[in-house]
Order: sequence, then structure tokens, then C-alpha cells
Amino acid sequence: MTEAHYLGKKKIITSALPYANGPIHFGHLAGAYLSADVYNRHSKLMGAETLFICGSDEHGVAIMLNAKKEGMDYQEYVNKWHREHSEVLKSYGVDFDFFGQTSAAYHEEVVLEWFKDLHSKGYIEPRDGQQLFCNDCNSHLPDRFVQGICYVCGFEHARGDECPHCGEFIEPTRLKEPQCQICFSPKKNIEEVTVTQYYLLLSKYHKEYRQWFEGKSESWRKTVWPFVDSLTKEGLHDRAITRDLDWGIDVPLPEAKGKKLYVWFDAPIGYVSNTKEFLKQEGRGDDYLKDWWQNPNVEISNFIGKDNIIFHAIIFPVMSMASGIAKPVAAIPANQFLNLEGKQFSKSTGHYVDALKAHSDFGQTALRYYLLSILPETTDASFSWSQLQAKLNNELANNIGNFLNRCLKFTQKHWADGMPSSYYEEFYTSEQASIAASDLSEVRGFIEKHNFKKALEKLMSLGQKANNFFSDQAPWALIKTDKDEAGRVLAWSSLYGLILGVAFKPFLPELSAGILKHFDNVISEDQIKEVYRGNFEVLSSCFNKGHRLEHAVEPLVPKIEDKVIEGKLSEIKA
RNA sequence: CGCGGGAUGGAGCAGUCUGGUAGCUCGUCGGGCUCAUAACCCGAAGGUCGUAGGUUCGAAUCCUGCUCCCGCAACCA
Repeated sequence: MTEAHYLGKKKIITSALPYANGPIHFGHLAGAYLSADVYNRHSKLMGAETLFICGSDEHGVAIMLNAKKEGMDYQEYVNKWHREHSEVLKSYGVDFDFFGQTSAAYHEEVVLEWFKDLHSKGYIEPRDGQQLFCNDCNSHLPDRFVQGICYVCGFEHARGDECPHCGEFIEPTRLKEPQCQICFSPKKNIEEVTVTQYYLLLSKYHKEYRQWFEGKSESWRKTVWPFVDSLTKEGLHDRAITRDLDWGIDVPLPEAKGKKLYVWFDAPIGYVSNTKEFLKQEGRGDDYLKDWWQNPNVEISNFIGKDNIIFHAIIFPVMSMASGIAKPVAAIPANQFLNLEGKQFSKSTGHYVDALKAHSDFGQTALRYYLLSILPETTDASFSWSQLQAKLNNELANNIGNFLNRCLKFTQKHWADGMPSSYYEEFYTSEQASIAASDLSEVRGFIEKHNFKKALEKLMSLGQKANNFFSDQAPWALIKTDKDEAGRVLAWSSLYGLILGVAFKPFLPELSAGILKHFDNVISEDQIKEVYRGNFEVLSSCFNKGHRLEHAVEPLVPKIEDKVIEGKLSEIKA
């Protein structure tokens, strides 16, 4: 009954495509993957039909350079990272329906359709421009790959796009003594050449864009909307969407031989192409456009980090609307950055944590809990090992884990043959049940609003209430005088525990499974969904024959020892 | 005056849109309990909300100036 409108609702949920050029770290997980996963699991429990789509982003200059550096074939190089990213995301429980690759043929096919469509509608045209070319390694130089002396302040290591010293935006062709950052040739044999590139004429779509964008002022986060507003208020800048490279998707025009599409043109289309490929591989009858990307009843959300806002909030919506191929996105819950012990993650300086290794040290539940509890939703946040330990031990282990343990162990000890159904009967109309239902409803509400940190906090407070109930009723004292009353308290406590297990399902699937295991003999998957939606009445049929704990009760959440944390801290200092 | 975000008890954060006794988690201190993972429960101390000024009966919240921090975010992604 509760929130029944959800049934039949469809959602496309995407996470930013990880760039196949380096490891995924906690910043990525907290930025774009875990919250999307929670949202997806929640939506499914609510009865929505969802597609949770992602994939590797595998084109671009940075990948070419690093593949060359490692002496690997481009394809081989991106495949390596694709496999590693799949493994990391899977180990953290990020449960994509499909995780594709932008180097795949099916992706190219879809991208070309978009290009041709936008081209035929007059949104793409060639323009001449000046660019630097390195004669030593025969490369066209993207702005970031030139360094020279700043023509404003004289700083010697100004980049081609911006001077880090005076903050001036640099025109690379005006840099003094430019040096190629690809081959680092000391000869500095760089010349200015005229190149033709194809531009996406965003400026032509300004009015329509703003009309759409202004409608989002209420629902988008304040870290997203004002930023995009300031960038687009005056107008949209046309952007070059082709490059002179030898890795990428060929521009499908005879006069553009040798040119490739710019990685950011093809990457977001990956959401669409991966959807198409997924439905095809599943052998499903639904159409990726008509039933999904163009369907007015589908809600599209892009979960990303703040570095991707421009592409998801401006460029891709314009591409979608101008071509008419897809609907523009409805929600962009962009997160800020997560730092490590106060400083940015950096593989090169070693200020970095290997996510796979961390997973094998601490497990999915501990890391998901901590990362979800510090999500950088409104401001940059900081990952700290000692805080991980404190939060995990004091909140999850002592509150949730210990509650389940004390309750279930006590039950198993005194009612080894099971609890009678009469103990459960009055719960469904009790104050406890209505408190739990109302808290759970708040948790769902926060998730709906992409407020995951608050949702988890609220859920933890429900755990606290369960613990308080147990302590206040003191069944260990009651059992000496009134065993039935003690049994009722324990039965209600385990119902609390069951509800917690259900409520944790989107956040901590492994922990949830560990709790629900004890109830697998009385509750079905469908009934779990009902409980999640707040319909506790189904529980009365689950427990109408009583309940017996059939599995051994063991601590759910092991604590983290001091010495493990000390080890981790010394790893990043090294 | 490039742009956006931030500055709140020891730590990490919420509250700022829609002014009205400053809130949460952890930590600290004191007490209680013993079913449980030396866990759990109760209570207390601790902040004039970066800074200077303004509006107001009243400002963490609105306005103005300033300082500091994070990031780069439209040809690296």
C-alpha cells in the first residue's frame, strides 16, 4: 500500500564512467558509485524497474600516453584497467546491471548515429584554429601538454591552459619557449599550425537550454545549480569535439580523414550505448530508446563527481535535446571531493590507498559504512583511517552488531526450540512498530532526495532505539520472574533486528544478508520488500508459526584493531 | 575584482533558502547495568557559529567589506 505509485516506475541510474587510465580510489567510490548503488538498490526494493548502467571511458590523450609509456597496445591497456575497475566495483558491492567499454564496436555505432544526427541538424560545423604541433614527436599538442613561460607574470612552468602562478588563462600559442609535455624534447621544436576541427555549436541552443535548465533550480543541489547558472547565463561556448589523434572513434565524414572524436563527446553517449548493448545481451524485447531513453515515464539520474558537472549538466543535455535522441537528465547528484587524511589522493606521490587491498583488509561492510557516512555531499570530506576505526567500532559494531548479537544469543540460549507465535502478535500495532515505520519512512525519504548521509544517520538512530528498547526492558532480569514477558521482549527485539536488516539492504548488503540469514526460514524476498516499504503487517504472517533460530549466532561486525590502523597510517606516510 | 564550494564546542559534520532558547556522531568526565563484540544504558562538562561593520525588538541564518582553506570546472579526463 505504502508508496504504491512506485510500482511500474522506471529509472535509468548511471555512475560516471571511470577513466581507464588508473586505479579507482575512495574518492571515486564516494563520489559517484556508492550513492548510485544505494539509490539503485532502494529503487528496486520500492518496486521500480531500474537499469544501473556504467562502463569504462577508454579514449583520450592521457590513455594514449600512458599506454605508450607502458609499452602496451591501446586496447590491451584499457582492457587491463577495465578488468581492474570491474573487480574493484564488484568487491564494494556496486551492482551495475551492465559495465561496458567505450572502445567496443557497439558503442562506436551509437556514437556515430549521434554525430551524424547533430551534424545533419546543423549543430556541428568545421572551423579553423591555431594549435601547437611538436615536430619532435609529431603530435598535436592539447593545451595541457604544453609548458612554457607565462606571458603575463613570467612564471617558467605555465601550462598551456592556465598559469598556476598568476591564475591567468593562457593562450598556448602565446607561451614563451613552449615545451612539449609528451616527449619532453629539449629542442623545443614546436610550431604553430592551422588545424580544422569540428565544433559542437552549443551557442545555437542557448535559449532552449536555459529554458530547460531554469526548471531545475529547485531540485538540483546548490553545489551544482549556481555553478552551472553562472557558466551558462550569458551564453554557451561552442566546443571542438574532434582531435588529431590515432586512438578514438573516427569522425564519419570523408573530409575529416584521420580525425577522431573528442573523448568527452563519446563518453556520455556510453550511458546510452551500454543500455542498448545490455538489453541486446539479455535478449530483451524492450527498445533502448523508446522504452528507456525517450520514455517520458523514465527518470534519468547521473551520479558524478564535481569535476564532471559541465559535461553532464550542460554539454550532454544539449546533445540529447538538440538531437532528440534521448531525454535530458532529471537529476545530477554531484558530490564534492573526498580527500585522504586532509590531502588529495595522489597515486604519483604515494598519498593513496589501494581500494582492493583495503577491501581485503577490512571487507565491504566496514568500508561502505564509513564511506557512506562521510559522503562529500555538500562539501569536500576527508577519509581518515582512525576515523574509520572509531566509526566502525563505536557505531556499527557496538550499536548494530552488538545489538543483534545480544538479542539473538539470548534468544537462542533460552528458546533453543523456537519462540511461540504469541510473543510476536501485539508488535504490529505497538508504539515500537509505528516508531520504526516512521523512521524507515524518513530514511526512504532522504534517499529519494539523494541525501544518503542523512538517510544512514537516521537508520543508525533506529538501531539506537532498538538497543534502548532492549536495555530498558532488561529481559535478562525479566526472565528470572516472568519468562513469557522476557520472551515477548526478545521477540520484539528480533523484529526490530529484522527491520534493521531490511533497512540496511541498500546501504550494506552484506551486513543485511548476515542479519536476514537468521530469518530466512520465515520471510521471503517479496515480504522483505513489503517490510522495506513500511508494511509491517506482512510480518504477522511470517511469524504466525513462531520462529526458531537455526544458524549459529556470531558477531556480525568484527572490530578493527589499533595495530591494523597504525599499519595503514604508516603505509601512506611511506 | 576568473569561477564555484567551505570556515559552527577536542575531531568530523547538520542547521543558513523560509531570522526567534545552537543540534548530531565520535571523543572526554561521572554514575548505572551485566544479556552481549571490555559491549550496553543514564547524566555532565565543553561553542557568543572565520573576521569587521550594517539591517532588525532579535542574526550561525539577511546585506557589505576583509581574511584563510579546497578545487579547476568548457581543447587532460
